[in-house]
Amino acid sequence: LTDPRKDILAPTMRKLEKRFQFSPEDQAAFLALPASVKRLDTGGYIVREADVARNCCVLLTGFAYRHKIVNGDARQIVSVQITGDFLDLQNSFLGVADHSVQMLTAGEIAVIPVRAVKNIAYSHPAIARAILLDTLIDGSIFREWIANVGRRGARSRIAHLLCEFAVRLQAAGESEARSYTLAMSQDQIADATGLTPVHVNRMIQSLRREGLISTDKRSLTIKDWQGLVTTGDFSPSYLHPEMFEREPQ
Amino acid sequence: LTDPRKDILAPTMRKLEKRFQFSPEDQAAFLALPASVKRLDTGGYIVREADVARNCCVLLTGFAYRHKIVNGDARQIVSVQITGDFLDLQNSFLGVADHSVQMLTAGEIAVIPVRAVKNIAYSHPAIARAILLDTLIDGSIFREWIANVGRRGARSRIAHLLCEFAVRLQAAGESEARSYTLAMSQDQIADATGLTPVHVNRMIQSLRREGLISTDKRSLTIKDWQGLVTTGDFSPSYLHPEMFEREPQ
DNA sequence: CGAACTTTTGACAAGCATCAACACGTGTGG
DNA sequence: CCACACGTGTTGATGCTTGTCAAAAGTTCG
Repeated sequence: LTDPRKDILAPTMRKLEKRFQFSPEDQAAFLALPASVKRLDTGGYIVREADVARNCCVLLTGFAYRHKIVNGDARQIVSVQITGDFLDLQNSFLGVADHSVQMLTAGEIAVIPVRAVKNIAYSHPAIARAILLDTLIDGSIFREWIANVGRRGARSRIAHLLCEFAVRLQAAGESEARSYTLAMSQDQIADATGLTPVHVNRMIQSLRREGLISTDKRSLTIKDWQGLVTTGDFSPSYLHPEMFEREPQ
Repeated sequence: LTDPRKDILAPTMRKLEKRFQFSPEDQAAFLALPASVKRLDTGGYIVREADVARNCCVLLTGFAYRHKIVNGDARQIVSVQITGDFLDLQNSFLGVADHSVQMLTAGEIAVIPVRAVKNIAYSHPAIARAILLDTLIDGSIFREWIANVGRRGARSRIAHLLCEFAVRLQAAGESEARSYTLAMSQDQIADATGLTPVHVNRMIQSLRREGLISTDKRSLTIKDWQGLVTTGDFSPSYLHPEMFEREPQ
């Protein structure tokens, strides 16, 4: 399953470069990280809660999600990762995983030994800073999710989630403006929003009935962006889109 | 209100040293950061959402909380900070604040220009790594809060919050084992747990009735730790207590 | 073409919100 | 020193939002 290739990390480098200018030396060091590619099926585990971290993974293709088990039976999805995202920086640096990471779709990941990531961060300040920024934006999204689950009604929560995906996928160049393939089942949307699958189903029907979205199998089309933004109380600033423009220094 | 002093940051340095060994040079650079002390009353703002960051603040005494406004009227508290915590690393590095930071009690903060923090992180890898670790632990707590608000019932949410405070305050040496001063009003607990104040009141009464806790004004005593842990489904691993022991490298 | 998953439907129950009022303590100004 | 306002905690009655349980219909894939 493990297949070492060349320039595996080139797409990730390009993504980081949207935020930062790297010196040729930084770039070379990053691309020289010892990475191997691993292909995973839907539902494949990348990290299990309580694992001791040996590797640090980057998502190359497909989608993944991070989740925690609550009370032994309930599940809470705490984030969804898209192509190019780091999957487990926290686990790598903190040593022991406080949550699981699992594939939402089939896809490929790059696997890098933790030690190599720590070393490059220690010796290349620009890369350390890129990692920090990535982690901070992650944190910003977490905060918005706390607010989403804590203070919005069911319809609004779902609308918010759909808006977030639309913006993130488009920023990553993974989708058209108002239409994308929703990789999640209603069950998974329920676990991301803190609702039950039955209620999610009813709320999605209601969003459809009011002409905000339409669905066809797993593809979702936003028919009334402004309406969805309003019902979802969505404002993209927490995604820090300004960070996708390169900053001097 | 602004009063420059010497060795303002010494307590913060000591806190960071619990996680890391710093070289004398790192320590000197950190302590030499240009910081001034500012005293704030209860409710005083440290950062307002959408502010452009000029300073980076560390909490020296007292408690603070971070929150977002949802839908124009509701408020969601996304974290509570205790003595020694960085208050707005995210704002400093991301440039524009995605949430507000406000004092829970009266207290003092150290104010450091953003540029100085960025510079020291860039030139001192050990400090950059300490900042990254702090940010990652923050993120871990956010994830647990998403799970708390998303998948636990009202009693359980509140019990979980009370357990978290107990552990964090004790780790910071701010409280006795099973008793501490709860700086939050029931209104604020409601905003942290995504409930209404009325319901929080009833649930706290129920925790008291079952002999799990007792309260006297703002002081809280945990009378049955194991019971509170069980109803709160609490497990401290997400606080990464292992990080409070110094790690080599 | 059947097994396993996902979406949908309905009836019903429960948890939490809402509204409104009252009690209590603390600080402030007359 | 009392009167009063203000923040906080408490109580009760009522109803909406969301959960629960159970089953059917549609979809995907070997």
